[in-house]
Amino acid sequence: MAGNTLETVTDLELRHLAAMAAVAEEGSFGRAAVRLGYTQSTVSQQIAALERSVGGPVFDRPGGPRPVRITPLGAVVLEHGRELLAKAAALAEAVDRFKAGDGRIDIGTLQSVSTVILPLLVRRLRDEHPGSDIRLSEEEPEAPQIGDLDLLFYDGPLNGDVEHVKLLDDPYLLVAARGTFDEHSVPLGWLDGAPLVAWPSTCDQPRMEEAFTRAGVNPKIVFRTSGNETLLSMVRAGMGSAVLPWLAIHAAGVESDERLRVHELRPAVPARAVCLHWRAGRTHSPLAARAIEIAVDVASDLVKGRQR
Amino acid sequence: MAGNTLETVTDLELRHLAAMAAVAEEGSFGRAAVRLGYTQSTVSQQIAALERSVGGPVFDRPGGPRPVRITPLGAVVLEHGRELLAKAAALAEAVDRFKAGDGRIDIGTLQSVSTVILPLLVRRLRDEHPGSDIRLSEEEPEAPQIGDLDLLFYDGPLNGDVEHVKLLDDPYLLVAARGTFDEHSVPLGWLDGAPLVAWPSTCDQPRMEEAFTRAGVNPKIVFRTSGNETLLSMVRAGMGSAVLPWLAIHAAGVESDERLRVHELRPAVPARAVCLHWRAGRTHSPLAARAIEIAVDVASDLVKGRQR
DNA sequence: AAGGGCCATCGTGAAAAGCGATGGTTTCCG
DNA sequence: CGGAAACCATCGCTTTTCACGATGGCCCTT
Repeated sequence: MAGNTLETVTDLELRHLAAMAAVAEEGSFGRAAVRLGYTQSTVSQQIAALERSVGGPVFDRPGGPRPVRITPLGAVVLEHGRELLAKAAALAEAVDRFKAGDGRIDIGTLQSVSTVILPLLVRRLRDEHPGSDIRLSEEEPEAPQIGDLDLLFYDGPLNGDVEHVKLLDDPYLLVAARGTFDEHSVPLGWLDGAPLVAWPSTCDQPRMEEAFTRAGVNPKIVFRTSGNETLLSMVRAGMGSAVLPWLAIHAAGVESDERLRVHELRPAVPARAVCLHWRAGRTHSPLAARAIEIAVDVASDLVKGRQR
Repeated sequence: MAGNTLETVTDLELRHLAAMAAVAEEGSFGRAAVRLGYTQSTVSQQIAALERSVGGPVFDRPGGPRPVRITPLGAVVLEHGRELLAKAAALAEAVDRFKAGDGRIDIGTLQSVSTVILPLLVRRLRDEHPGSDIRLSEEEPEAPQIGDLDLLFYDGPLNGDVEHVKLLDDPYLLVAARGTFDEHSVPLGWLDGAPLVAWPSTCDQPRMEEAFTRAGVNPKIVFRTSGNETLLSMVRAGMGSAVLPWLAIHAAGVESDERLRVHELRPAVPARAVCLHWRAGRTHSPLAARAIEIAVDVASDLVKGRQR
């Protein structure tokens, strides 16, 4: 048997295999060349190169107008070559699908951070990319990690190499049982020593409470829970008031609750910043990039709705 | 998303995918280069070319000593790329196995042509290449066709584009019931009008009988069958003699049969030529090439054994 | 603030791809 | 039995690509 054996896998060229497949199907170098957009001599050289790679002829050339015939070696090469080309086509298609925006995205969130934005985001993302695989995971509030998440909703600073975009400033408002305060705007000092129900000390909560302390106002936290409904039930029951971000209040429909009333605080407690984080330097998938755009858009709409 | 999309499957290069896999595993362009036997700058350009092909970055380069990380697009490409490389490796292995001699071979024969050579050939071929797929098929005697056979045993000329090698001259001998003729050497003329049992008029049989006619000798064919055992039973039963090629006589063990005797004919009937045929211009698989060698060798041994 | 690890880029020489033209071979058809 | 036609191999030639070594910028560490 003439020729050297295949040394490395990478000596093969997909171009040559494609040429071979075309020749095998057309039965002629010339027609294969036309199909491939090459010259006959080019195809001839491509096959010659392939034969050099595999170390033997892959076609018998009978000469004259008779079609070329594949050799036994050629049959072996062609059989595998077709699979190879199919795999390559699959790769190309996967890349195209990816770039069209389909694919997988992992979004992390924390309870209480994005009960409003995230559903809206998911709704729009699913509408735009029905074939996509959108995965949500709830992080531990004590130690939120980017991990392998593409995106993470969080309202505070994160350690690690993280970049973020601020979606909105979410101002803290006072929720009290109707009748507790007459004025719409309540001086901060009135809460000194007042009973409050509150979220656990995670996320932005410590920072917010610290703002009270710095103002010399020390409410009495009589109950902590991360369950918003429970919290508001406590407020309704007169156990105390609650200082909550607008998003949470809005999501719970407090404005339309006859037994509750929303007050502004004077001066206002610095709003929490609801942000969307991702690992620094990470190239986003089109889906992730689009998700960020949508999130910003949704947040912007929410702010507008709040101001009305 | 930056960059054009993949235009053709063949724009991909296995070399680039291999480089990508190495980089992904090593976490560094430089170490991947060492592994692949390239320069760092070469790997850098290979990845750049790959990124041009797929239309976007496949690695994030954080800079400094931190390892490069694959992008979502890169993950898509790598996943398929590994499969592609595996297929390519499978192709290379298949080619190697082929060239080592394994593979498939289709051998055709006709009853009565190669009852001795073929079993010996198959035995030796199987011993040399246990992994091979040796297929035998019996052809119709009336119209033996090469078809897609790699090799065909036949003792006459074939129409079509066929090449062949002569394995041996198989001389015709007379088999008679012991006592029919006293001499070892029997004059041809004695068979004029004598009862003969014979093979059907296929393969070389017509040519052989024509030789009788040309010599002015016209035996009386009293029975025709292609079954050698039946034929010899008829001879033993005294129904007539038989003119058979040596190979058939030898295969049936006539020499050691007390009730039969083998005679030479004087002058000898021109021997039949047992040949091995294949489609003209066909490039043989290593297995087929070896099969031809073995067949020639086996035939040569048989001739030597016959002369002893 | 300096140093080291890491990748991108540039310029260069060698190799290869692709093209057009030419030549040899085989078959078909008067 | 020639001549035309179909077909593939080969030869220069140009353009592109490949791989290299050297250089420079970036980022982290010390």
